[in-house]
Amino acid sequence: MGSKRERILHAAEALFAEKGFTAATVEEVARRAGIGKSTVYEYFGSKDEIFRQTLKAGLESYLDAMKGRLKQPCSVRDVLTAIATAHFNFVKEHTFTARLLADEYNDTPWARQWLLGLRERRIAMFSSLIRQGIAEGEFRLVDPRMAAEVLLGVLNALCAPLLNGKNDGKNKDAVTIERFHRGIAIFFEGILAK
Amino acid sequence: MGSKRERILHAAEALFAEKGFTAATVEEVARRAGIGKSTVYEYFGSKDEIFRQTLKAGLESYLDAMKGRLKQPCSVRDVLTAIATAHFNFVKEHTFTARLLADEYNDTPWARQWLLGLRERRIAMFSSLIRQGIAEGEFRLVDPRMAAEVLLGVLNALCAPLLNGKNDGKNKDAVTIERFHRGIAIFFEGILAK
Amino acid sequence: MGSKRERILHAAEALFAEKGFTAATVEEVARRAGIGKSTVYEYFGSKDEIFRQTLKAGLESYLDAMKGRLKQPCSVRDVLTAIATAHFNFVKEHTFTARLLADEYNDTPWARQWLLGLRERRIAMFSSLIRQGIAEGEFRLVDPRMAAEVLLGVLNALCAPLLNGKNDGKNKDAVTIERFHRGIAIFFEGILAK
Amino acid sequence: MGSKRERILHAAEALFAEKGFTAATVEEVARRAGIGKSTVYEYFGSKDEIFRQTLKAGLESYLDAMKGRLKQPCSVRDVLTAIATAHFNFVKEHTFTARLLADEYNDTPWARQWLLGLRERRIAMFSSLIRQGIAEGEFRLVDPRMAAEVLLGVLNALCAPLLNGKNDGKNKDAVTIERFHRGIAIFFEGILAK
DNA sequence: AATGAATGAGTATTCATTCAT
DNA sequence: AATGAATGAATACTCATTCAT
Repeated sequence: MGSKRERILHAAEALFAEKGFTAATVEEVARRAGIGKSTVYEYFGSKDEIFRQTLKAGLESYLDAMKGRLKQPCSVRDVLTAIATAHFNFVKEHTFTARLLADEYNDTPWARQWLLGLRERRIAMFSSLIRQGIAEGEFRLVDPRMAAEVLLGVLNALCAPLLNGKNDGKNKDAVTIERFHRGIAIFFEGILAK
Repeated sequence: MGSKRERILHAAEALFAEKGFTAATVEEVARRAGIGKSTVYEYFGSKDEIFRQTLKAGLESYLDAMKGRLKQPCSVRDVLTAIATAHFNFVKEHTFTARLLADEYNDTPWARQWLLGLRERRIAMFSSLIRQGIAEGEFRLVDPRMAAEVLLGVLNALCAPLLNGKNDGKNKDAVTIERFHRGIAIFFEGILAK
Repeated sequence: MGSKRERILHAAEALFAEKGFTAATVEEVARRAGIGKSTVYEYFGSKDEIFRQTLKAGLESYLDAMKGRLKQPCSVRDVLTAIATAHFNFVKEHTFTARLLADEYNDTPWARQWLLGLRERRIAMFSSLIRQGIAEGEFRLVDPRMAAEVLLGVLNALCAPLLNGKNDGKNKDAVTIERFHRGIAIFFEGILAK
Repeated sequence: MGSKRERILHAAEALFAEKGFTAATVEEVARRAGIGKSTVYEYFGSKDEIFRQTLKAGLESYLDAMKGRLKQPCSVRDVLTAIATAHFNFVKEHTFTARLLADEYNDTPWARQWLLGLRERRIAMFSSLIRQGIAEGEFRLVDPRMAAEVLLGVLNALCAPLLNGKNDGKNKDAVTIERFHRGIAIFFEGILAK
């Protein structure tokens, strides 16, 4: 089900997340996609290209998940919470993609650049909102970019248990959305005015 | 300078941090250490063994950096700040090791376990202190483990710019200890009593 | 000509017979088979596997050569002579395989076990026939198994000159089937009744 | 005990017999001799040289064992029996050397030549005696060289069980000198006059 | 004389990629 | 469009041999 191209991307996403770029092999991607090895090359010019497209798809799917959460007629905290929640749900549903997009990807330098770019975009989005919150008197006066970085770190930390080993079910179950919200509440308490 | 064994570990540390375990080659480790390829095998039985020892050395050097910061006669916040500062300094001085120890290492499953273990130890240390802070009325009532995870995320986020590309000097210079302290201040504001 | 798999087995058979298992290299097997080195691994999982299959093929081809010589309506001596002749012809036509199957193969312990097994089967076949010959009064009363071992030794000794160096043509030409028969005649004279 | 040189030869003899020339390593020879790896090179110029000397020592020790058995004032059969007995005892006491000297050594072409030389000397010795036995009317008229080959094969076959695996004690115990004598008796019955 | 340390040349094996069908 | 077959280039690891002490 799904076009061959999609099946390849799916298989690649899972495999790259499990083993990293170098340790993953085109042969296993093909096997998991249920097609012949050389067919992969009908759709992608190289292993690098597969990885690039995998990241791109993951990125798009991530940004899609964020869309529409921004300009809502409510407090900045609510907007940020909505975004954070979207992040949480994305990680829960697309664990593999989430791992691929995790900040630290120790492999293939060019991929790191790509990912750093995404990080910058997220920070920009956050800091813009935080700046607005400060202007509107909702948050106290902090360095918006720095606060944005902190928020990103908090999101990653709270989602981290979701990213490890399929079998570690216990840990995962403990990671509820309520706990997640209590976690980011610490951040908001830290920057709210007064 | 330095024993051969140390030179190998140094070269390996840098290379693993740059390329990840799989993409790094024993030959390049040897080249960087300024020795013949097979000499590496006089000191380490296999590439895996090199990696294991690299992690072990990094871990020890990290834990050493934390030592003596714990039982000081002052507020819990001060203790946590001291630990955080030690973390910051460690990352600044041992950038490569720090990257190796970064929470997400997408390669070699057994290494991931090792690193998750370290993460747990750090969370345990943090949450124990936070629990104490709550008991002493310094912090408000929060889930200590959750708060510990948040703190860890904050530390990682604030140190992240130090971990990327040697050439990106501009970003690094912007990461001062003062900024770092202002960053974790957000966390403390979020959990202080009142 | 011949499937790739067969060409590899052929090349391997010759090379193993010439140099032994350890000294033979996969690269040379491939070169002799006229294919790329890695193509070998499309057909066999490892060097060990190549060797195993080579032995298996040699064994089968040897046992095939023996088939149909057993239950003939004539004297046991004639049956044994027929078998011995088949052995002789096999050695002459499949010199390399014959060397592989020679009793003493100083390399790779597990191969030795395999070959000892073959030796046992041959001895069992011989001693069974000899026992029959004794029962029928054709041979005198000797330990059948011991006599079987002796016969095997005689066969090997008489075929030995065929097994060495391709260039030593002179010696080989001297080894005729008539000489071979005169040789085993000594054995028969030694065990015939009266 | 014994000079270093002797200890090396001893260790090498055992190792070559176990694994064959190529699979044996200089390092293990040194380890078994209880000396440093490079010390081996103080006594032997190369691995090949060690092998050559090992064979030479084995050969000498074998020929020594045969000495004095030749010109005795009795029947040729008795002389041959004495030689055969010496062979049997040698194999029993110097199993490793015996394996090295076994007719088929599938490794290192130049060694094969050496061993073929030994084979020729033994055949020459046997056939000379057999010729004498024929001249004296003790044996019937057979091709002396061929008979010599047959005798050699019989000796090897009867000693073969002694050459395999240290642990296979059962088989070895079954190989008594009496059984051995009954075995060669078959040969003698085959060539005795009348 | 003895050896620990060092290494270059090799060896089995893997894998991204190409090509004929 | 799809793929089985083929392979060159790489890579971890081994080992005979050298050399400084």
